[in-house]
Formats: sequence, structure tokens, C-alpha cells
Amino acid sequence: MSVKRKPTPATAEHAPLQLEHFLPYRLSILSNTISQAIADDYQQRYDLSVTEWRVMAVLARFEGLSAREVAERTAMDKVAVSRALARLAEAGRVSRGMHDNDKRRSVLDLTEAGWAIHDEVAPMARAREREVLARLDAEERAWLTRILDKLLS
Amino acid sequence: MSVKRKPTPATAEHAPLQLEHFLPYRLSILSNTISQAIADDYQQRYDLSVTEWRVMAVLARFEGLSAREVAERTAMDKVAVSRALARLAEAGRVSRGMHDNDKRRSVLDLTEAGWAIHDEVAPMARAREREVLARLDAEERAWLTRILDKLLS
DNA sequence: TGCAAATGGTTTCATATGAAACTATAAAGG
DNA sequence: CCTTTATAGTTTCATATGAAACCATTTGCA
Repeated sequence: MSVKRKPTPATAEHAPLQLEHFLPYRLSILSNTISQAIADDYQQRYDLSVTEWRVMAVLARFEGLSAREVAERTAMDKVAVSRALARLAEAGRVSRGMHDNDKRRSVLDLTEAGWAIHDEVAPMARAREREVLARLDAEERAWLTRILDKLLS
Repeated sequence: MSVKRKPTPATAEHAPLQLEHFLPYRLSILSNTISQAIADDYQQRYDLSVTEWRVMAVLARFEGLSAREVAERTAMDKVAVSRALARLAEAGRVSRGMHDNDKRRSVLDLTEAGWAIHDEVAPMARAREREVLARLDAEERAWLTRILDKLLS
């Protein structure tokens, strides 16, 4: 049994944060919990990291992106994208063409194998999202969307 | 100027995720953006990592915790806590006593120096939180609290 | 043109991280 | 008791990560 710990006395001149009511902390816990649950679904099964999956998801949505564009769309570091692409190309999940008018740029696409994995993972990810949203009622879901739109804009 | 990329045609048999509307992804972006903004405030200035700050925040709130209890309260890995504590103790920001009845357990507290840092960082963290919340109106803030309570419970 | 600055992408290096093994102590059961 | 099992915490090892340096190419402009 865990002993109840006494909080710092109210007489203290310090004003400690209450992490459990602190927005950034709560968002961090929630985000990590959800992302981890999804990752657990595919990570070992497909030998696919979270960054790799995000790259694949973007390439499923937009064909022929460059690495830089992928980084933009995923909000990931360009180094992370470069490494994810190296692994994905190595595994034959992504093809890297060369841009016609700019030899620096790559032209990225999912391969057949990439699409096959995408088509299995995407529904799992969506299912997890639904599980989370199912804990809210319709009104709460609408507010959540609106609030996230505002904070992310 | 960035070229508009064509999404995968609607005729495609695949159903790509739209990351920009995908809850886990949006939460992750929001959480990272906010946490990073706060970390930028203290990281270099106090040579303090995010994990170290979280440990300090918990010790400010609850005195005499053990390392395990800190890990529980921060939702951090025990290895991460162990390392954060090593650095904090080394820097004289946290004291590690030994538990009377259990020589395995440590008894952790902020030192004077630790409190001094806490008392500077905590207000900065709170200010950042206020900045974020200020982008919402009162009704939205209330819903956000309610939604997070529900999803985190 | 031709050269400086910018851009796409990769590599290097130093640091961060987590799982598993490990040490020390405590609790539980025969 | 004394042996097994559990717990607190640290260390090790292998991997992940990001900043900065780097290479190649392209762009801007004198």
C-alpha cells in the first residue's frame, strides 16, 4: 500500500506547480499514451518505427514529395526524415526517384510493399483514434476539434 | 514558392490517413510545441533538462519522496529518474537522505539551491501555460479541462 | 557568365533514452 | 531462522536523436 505523502505546507513561501493540473504536463501524458498505444500495434509486427510510419502516412497522402516536404508535413526533423527514408528505401517500402529539374531533390513514393503495409496499419491507427474519441460524447468531441484547431493555428 | 502537391486521387483503393486531422498526431504536435517553448525558457539558463525539471517540480510539491514515488508522479521511467537525480544531487539541487526503516529507499528533497531555481522556473512555466490558455475563451478552457480529465482518467 | 549564398540531403559526433542485467536490502514462506 | 522472491535504485549496452558540419547542386546577382 502506498503511503499518502504530505504536500508542502500551505505556509510555505514557495508556489509549487501542481503537475496534475498543469496543461503542458497533461497534454504530454495524453499524447504519449495514445501514440504509444498505436505504435505498439505495428512496431514489432512490421519492424516500423513511429517516424517511419509518419513518413509513410504522408507519402500515402501525397505522391512524389521531396524529403524536405515530408519533413514539413510531418513536423519532423530533416535528419530524422533522412534516416527514416534510408530504412524505408532499404526495406523496399519507399522508392526514391530523382527530380527532373533539380538533381538535389528526391521524388518519394510508396512501393507496392509500402502500400500493403500502409493498408494494414492505417485502419489500426484509425481504430485507436476511435477508441479514444469514444470516451467522449458528441459535444465534447466537437469542442475538442475546435480547441485543437485554435491552439494549432 | 512551394508547389501544391496533388493528394492521392480519390479513385485510389487506399485510404490514407489525413495526419492534419488525426487526433494523435495533432496532440503530439501541440504537446511538443508547448513543452519545447517552456523548456527553452530554462534549459540553457539553468543547465536543466526537462526530466530534471519535472523531478524538481514533484519534489517541490511533495517532500521526502523516494525515487520510485518520483517516477510514479512524473510518469517517467525509473532509469530516467535515477539519472536526473544523479545530476540534480551532483549540482546540489536535491539532497538524498536514507530512509530510516528501509536502507534501499532514498528520501529526496530540494535543497536551498534547488528551491531557488524552482522559484524562478515555476512562474515561467505558469506564464507559458497562461499564454496558451489565453488563446481560448472561458468556455473553451472549461471544456478543455473537462475533456482532458475524462481522457486521462 | 562566374561566384557567393541558399537549398536538399546525408554524415558525424555527442548526448539521450530504455530494456535488461545487476547490487543491495527487505519481505514472505517453509 | 534461512531460503526464495520482491523491491529500490544503479549500471550497462544498444539504439535513437539533434545540432552542426558536410557535399552536391541550384539560385541570385554583380
